[in-house]
Amino acid sequence: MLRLIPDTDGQQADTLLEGLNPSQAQAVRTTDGPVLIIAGAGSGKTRVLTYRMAYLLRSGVHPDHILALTFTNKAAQEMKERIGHLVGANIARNIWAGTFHSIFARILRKEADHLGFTSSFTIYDTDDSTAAIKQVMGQLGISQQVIAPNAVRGRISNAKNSMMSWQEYARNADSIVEKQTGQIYEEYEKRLAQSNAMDFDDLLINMIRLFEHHPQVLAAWQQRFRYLLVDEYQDTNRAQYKVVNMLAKAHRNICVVGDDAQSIYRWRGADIRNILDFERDYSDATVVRLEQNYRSTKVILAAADAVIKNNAKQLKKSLWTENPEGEKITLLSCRDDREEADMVVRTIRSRMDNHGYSSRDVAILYRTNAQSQALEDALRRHNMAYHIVSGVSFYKRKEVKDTIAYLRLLVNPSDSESIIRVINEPARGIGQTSLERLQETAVTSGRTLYDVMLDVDSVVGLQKRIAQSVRDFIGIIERSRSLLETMSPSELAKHYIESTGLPQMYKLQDTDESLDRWNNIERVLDHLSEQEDLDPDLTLTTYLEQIALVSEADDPALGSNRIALMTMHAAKGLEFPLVVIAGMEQGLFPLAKAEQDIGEQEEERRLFYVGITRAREQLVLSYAERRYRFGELVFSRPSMFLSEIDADCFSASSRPMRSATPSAAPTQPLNQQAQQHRQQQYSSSQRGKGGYSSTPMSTPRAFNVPKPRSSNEYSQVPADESFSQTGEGTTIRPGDRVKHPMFGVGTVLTLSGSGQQTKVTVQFSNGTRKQLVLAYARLDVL
DNA sequence: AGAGCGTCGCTTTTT
DNA sequence: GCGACGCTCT
Repeated sequence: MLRLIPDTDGQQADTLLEGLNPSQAQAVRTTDGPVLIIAGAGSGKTRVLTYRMAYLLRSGVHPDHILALTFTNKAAQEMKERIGHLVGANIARNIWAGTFHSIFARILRKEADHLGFTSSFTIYDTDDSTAAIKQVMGQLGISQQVIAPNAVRGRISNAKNSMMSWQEYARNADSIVEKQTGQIYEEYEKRLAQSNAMDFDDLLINMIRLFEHHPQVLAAWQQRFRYLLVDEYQDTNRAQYKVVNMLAKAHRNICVVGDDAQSIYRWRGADIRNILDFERDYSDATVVRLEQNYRSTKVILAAADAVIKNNAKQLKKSLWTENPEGEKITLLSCRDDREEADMVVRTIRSRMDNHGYSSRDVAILYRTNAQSQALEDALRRHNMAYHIVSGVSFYKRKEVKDTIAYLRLLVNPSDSESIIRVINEPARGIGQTSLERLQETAVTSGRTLYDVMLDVDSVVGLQKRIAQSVRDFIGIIERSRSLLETMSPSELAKHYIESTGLPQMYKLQDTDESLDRWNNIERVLDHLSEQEDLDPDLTLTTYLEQIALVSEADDPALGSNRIALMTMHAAKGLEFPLVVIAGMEQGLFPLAKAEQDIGEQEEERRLFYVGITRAREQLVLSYAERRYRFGELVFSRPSMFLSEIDADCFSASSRPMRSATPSAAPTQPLNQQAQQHRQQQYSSSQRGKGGYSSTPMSTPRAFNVPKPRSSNEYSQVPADESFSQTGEGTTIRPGDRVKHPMFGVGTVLTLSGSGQQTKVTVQFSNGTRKQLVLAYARLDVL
């Protein structure tokens, strides 16, 4: 082992091994050379990773020499936090641990000049990329009707992920569409370069370019990162694989962790070969299998195992647990999506009441984001506190994007996409025609749009009045640019955004919607100063990078006591005592697209596996016989995945969901129905087909519901009566301190109305006073 | 240039 | 069922 500090604390490092099982200890202890850790769900992977890093540190490895790459910000954050607990926050802070994209962005900023970028290059998200592609298509005269810009973006992204340049792409193009895509790809690349911007894929590709063309740069980073750790290795794509292996080449201390059964990002270019072939890449690799599950009950594991074993391709491993048998799985059979949502919420409610779960112990998972709508409605109807883990929405709002575009221009005026976005927002009289004139001039003179605008007199055929508008617009940016060095980012941003007139525009419109938008702008600025308080070295560039690469950026909901709603993709790496998976239907989960394609189907199945294994104690599955999709009512059969789970895993209690059931099969006792239903499932799985041959409407509505005690909740008791409280059963009273996600902290002044209509008046500390409908306002009592 | 109306595509998942 | 976008009219 490479020791930088003469050791006296080797012993101290070994104390970390206490309390780990033998495989875990081996994974922690084997610090040198290549290591592959195959970590089953719930096998203590994060623990092993953090202990391993702590072990390295305690063995005298300098924090600077460790690099940990994760897939999500969430994972990186958790890792840092937990290392902090083990070795102290100020040591942990120095470790480079982050997502591929953020770590690479950081490196690329330092090395930008090698690639012809400046260190304040802009990072384009998918929307920005699409916008740029539209511009390019317009420029090339390719109709957006014929080729969808979004599809082009996807194709270009795929090409980049498999490291195919536009030259190669064009060379291999057969069809007209591919040839045109090749052209667009080329122009798009040029446009990005001229805009001093990189898209998500470029953050990976440019790392490869950098290392290939500048061996001395690679050598320096290899010297720096002597211990590499890669989480979720099964989800890496070819480009990520390449960078990691280039970095690892010098010291070969590379430790990758993954679980092929949880590979769910194939669609994004993840290449499962990366993990399957690790032993081929490093023939001297130590392979450690973590197979003991500490998270879930036996029932849940059995269900997960039964599901995943239908996949042909997987590494062998057998997960086991010493945990108790646990409660059986509940299946909720519902008429439609609205009823499903209602039943899901009622079931959660009763579990909370009977098992002492609080809101933070519960997660509702689904396949598509669109499903959250019905569930949210139901949660609101029942006055239960929830939060959606997805986050993107805030940063997708127009006013927020505009604000960010303005900020980007401050640090990177070459960013033409941002100029186009905000040049006429608020209206400055610079419309389509004038913009085109400016762009033409830029193209013909080979200058950036911004440079052309700085020298607006050189543009021919521009109205005088409009030229003046351009000068004014440029003036706003230039004035604030000159203050970049002297003011703090948050102060500068505040004045600058004010000077653009954007917030005033919304404030003057004075409608509910426009005030909302105004508020969102303030939120961005507040967030910036918050981040600045956390990190005094924060620059505008790093802030912008942060929000470009963070999906669920605003996470004040983290740690708050609320039911979590999210896609199964977003749930990876998390765990909850009670998990509900909604929408277990053919065509939705698995998606229709996957029904034909075995590869896709296996990926869906892995996703289901991920979903199931998020549950610690209780699992509830639900499906609806019909639901609204694309605004249309669609009928569907229960998911084939349901029939892959052993009948024994499901709850035998056979109480019907509602009194209406007998009409479905009036002559049969209910428990026989359940029996029959399960047999049907079983035999259908034998046949290897979807099963559920009965028409949707006559599917026996059986085996359900946890406790007999709660039965009347499912009969005809008016829905809302019993739950007319705020979430978690807390009651709000005047004088209470509360927190609102948008308006911040405040004090409750008055309460009026009752039930659903309860309104609260809150005096917020930012001076505003608001009347809010309790059921809708997401207030946390402090 | 901007408002108003109609069409279209969207819903798979994320950095 | 919604939002983004494009077309037309003013």
